[in-house]
Amino acid sequence: MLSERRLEVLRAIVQDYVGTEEPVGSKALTERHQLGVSPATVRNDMAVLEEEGFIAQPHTSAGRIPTDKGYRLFVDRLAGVKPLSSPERRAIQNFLDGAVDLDDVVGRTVRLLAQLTRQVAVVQYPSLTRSTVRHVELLSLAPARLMLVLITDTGRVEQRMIDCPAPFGEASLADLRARLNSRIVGCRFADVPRLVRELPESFDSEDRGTVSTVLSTLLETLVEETEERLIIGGTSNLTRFGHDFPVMIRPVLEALEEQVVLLKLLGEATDSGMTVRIGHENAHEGLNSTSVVAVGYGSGDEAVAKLGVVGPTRMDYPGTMGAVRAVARYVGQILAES
Amino acid sequence: MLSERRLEVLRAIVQDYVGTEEPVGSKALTERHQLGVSPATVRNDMAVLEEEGFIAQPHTSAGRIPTDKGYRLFVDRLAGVKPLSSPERRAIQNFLDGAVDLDDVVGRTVRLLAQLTRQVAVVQYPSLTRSTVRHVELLSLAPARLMLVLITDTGRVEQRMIDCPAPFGEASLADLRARLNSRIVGCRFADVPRLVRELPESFDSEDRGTVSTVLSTLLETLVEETEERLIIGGTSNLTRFGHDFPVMIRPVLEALEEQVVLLKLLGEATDSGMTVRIGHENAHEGLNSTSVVAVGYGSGDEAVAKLGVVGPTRMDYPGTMGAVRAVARYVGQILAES
DNA sequence: GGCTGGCACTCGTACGCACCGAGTGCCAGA
DNA sequence: TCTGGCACTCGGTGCGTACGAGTGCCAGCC
Repeated sequence: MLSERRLEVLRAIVQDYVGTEEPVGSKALTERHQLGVSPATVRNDMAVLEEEGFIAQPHTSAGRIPTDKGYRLFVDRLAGVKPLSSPERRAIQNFLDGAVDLDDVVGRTVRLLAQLTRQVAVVQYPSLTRSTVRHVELLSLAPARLMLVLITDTGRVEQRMIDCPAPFGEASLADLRARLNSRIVGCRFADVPRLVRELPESFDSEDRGTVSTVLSTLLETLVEETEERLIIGGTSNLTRFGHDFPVMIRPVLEALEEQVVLLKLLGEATDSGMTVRIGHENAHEGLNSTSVVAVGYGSGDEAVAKLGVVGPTRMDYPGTMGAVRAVARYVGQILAES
Repeated sequence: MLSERRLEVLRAIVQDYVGTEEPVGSKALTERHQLGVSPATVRNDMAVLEEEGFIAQPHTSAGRIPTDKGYRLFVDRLAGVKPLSSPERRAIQNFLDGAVDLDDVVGRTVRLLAQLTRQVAVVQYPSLTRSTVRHVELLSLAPARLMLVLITDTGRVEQRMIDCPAPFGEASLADLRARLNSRIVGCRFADVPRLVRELPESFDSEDRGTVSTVLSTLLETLVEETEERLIIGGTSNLTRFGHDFPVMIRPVLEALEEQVVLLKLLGEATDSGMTVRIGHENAHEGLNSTSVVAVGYGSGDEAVAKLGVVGPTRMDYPGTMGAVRAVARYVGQILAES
């Protein structure tokens, strides 16, 4: 087990390295932190920390930099979550309060998060799986062409065109619409398939085909839209990556363009509480030199989606975690109000 | 006026520079192109071209590189638009044909364009101003809460919540819905305000307030949504910028994040035909070292939106223009079909 | 008059080399 | 267990030199 002082040394190394981007040596450490011991002692501690794999030297006769494992220990045991200052809190609230609809909320959130953390922000749209149905509408656009509109409690709207196998009368349409709504409004998406299963049987045989088509489109929409959309922002912050940024930035930009990758990334985050993935802990190779801080947010107590930031492993973890958590909370509040 | 041969020299310089990213000297030029004259002659021509401002030397005793003015001349007089190969055409068609809805079309288009040109692609969503109304729907979500859904001929769907000043009966709702649709379906958005102006007067006084509210929301939607959305892709291609890319990339990423800037950029493109803006011809400072190739696309003969790419001034103009034009055409076809 | 070969000149880049200094590991002593 | 001292390592920097691509200019040729 590492002694208290050695942990303190590790904390100091992480803090200095994050601040300066330069390998940090024993002398500089004792000067900038009140460790109460001499550089030589620190050197011994460093040797131990290096042996344990928490820090490394880029080359002999250079200072040490934290490894992924070092950051992990720092995050888990040495660093808290830094709360935001109250001006920051007020700024967040003001900025988010101006949003007019869901798109706007998500758009503002991603900009806000990028600005606060000065890193790349990723925000997932509220998921349909845990949402409930607020309304279903069926419109007749042409004799054999319908439009299905689905409205969720998070304010999201999905629409689909449906080509019917046979013309569908206004009366049948109104009937189907009414029955659909009475059955599934207020229900969770996950429960919908069960609730509508026997609906076609209560219609005339000539309409049954159309009703089935409508229902399967509805179910498809639910499934398809479970594949989440997300938006990213603040990519220009990638230029802050550091001196070796030209080689790092390419794979990161590529990874960010693959929505699938990002969704998986966010998906891996635990549902409640904040998840921090550091360097090689990220499955995707392009993100091996980045850390991802993600957290769920939602209108109630349950998370309906996730948001987070992607930045260099050398990031200010307490500050970033504080900003991510605060933004998630406020977004949750906004969603609950609307 | 520049002689034929001098133009030929300029063309050769542009082509070589685009290929190698290195300043090109007189000897290399004569070796790689059949100019039929000696390096010394080429040097004289180069001196003239430099005096006229078409090329420049990064420093004495280095080769020449084209200036913005040089590229301009190249694009205007020396280069055609390179048609795509037929495998490429087929690939485009196959890729776009798989799209299921408007979002998908736009998403595929931006990916396709980024891949073909290996540059940053920008695609604007079809504009509402020139679209026509396919259907308007009004749903009653609660006694005094309506939802307005607007469907355009380009497949775009907009929805808005409306809080009514007074409860609105089902009958009135159906009446309003029917009248609205009979008046404006098939009309251009620009004509809608005129067509609905006197609608409230034909309703009972108790409903008149709600009808007015609905109409003003409708008109607002038309105006608001004229502010266009767009999506970008292929940002990782920015890493292809060249050796000085770390300094260039930052302002470009920032400019790309400002949708306003991009929209203005596309807006400046002429409505028909392709627009090429080279280097400092771009008003936005961050894009002074980039060129923008943009073109309108649409379902009919008229452009409903624009698309294009952003890349280094040192780009393959004929190839890029060819790809942009081809993609715009195919997207137009897809939109016309749906 | 325009093109060409020759020639001196420029200047950025690569290379070798010495020096500096931050940082280390180790050890003897408190 | 901590500390001060000491020799050592090695990357970064600055300087001088050599190299070579590329130029501009000029005299001569077609």
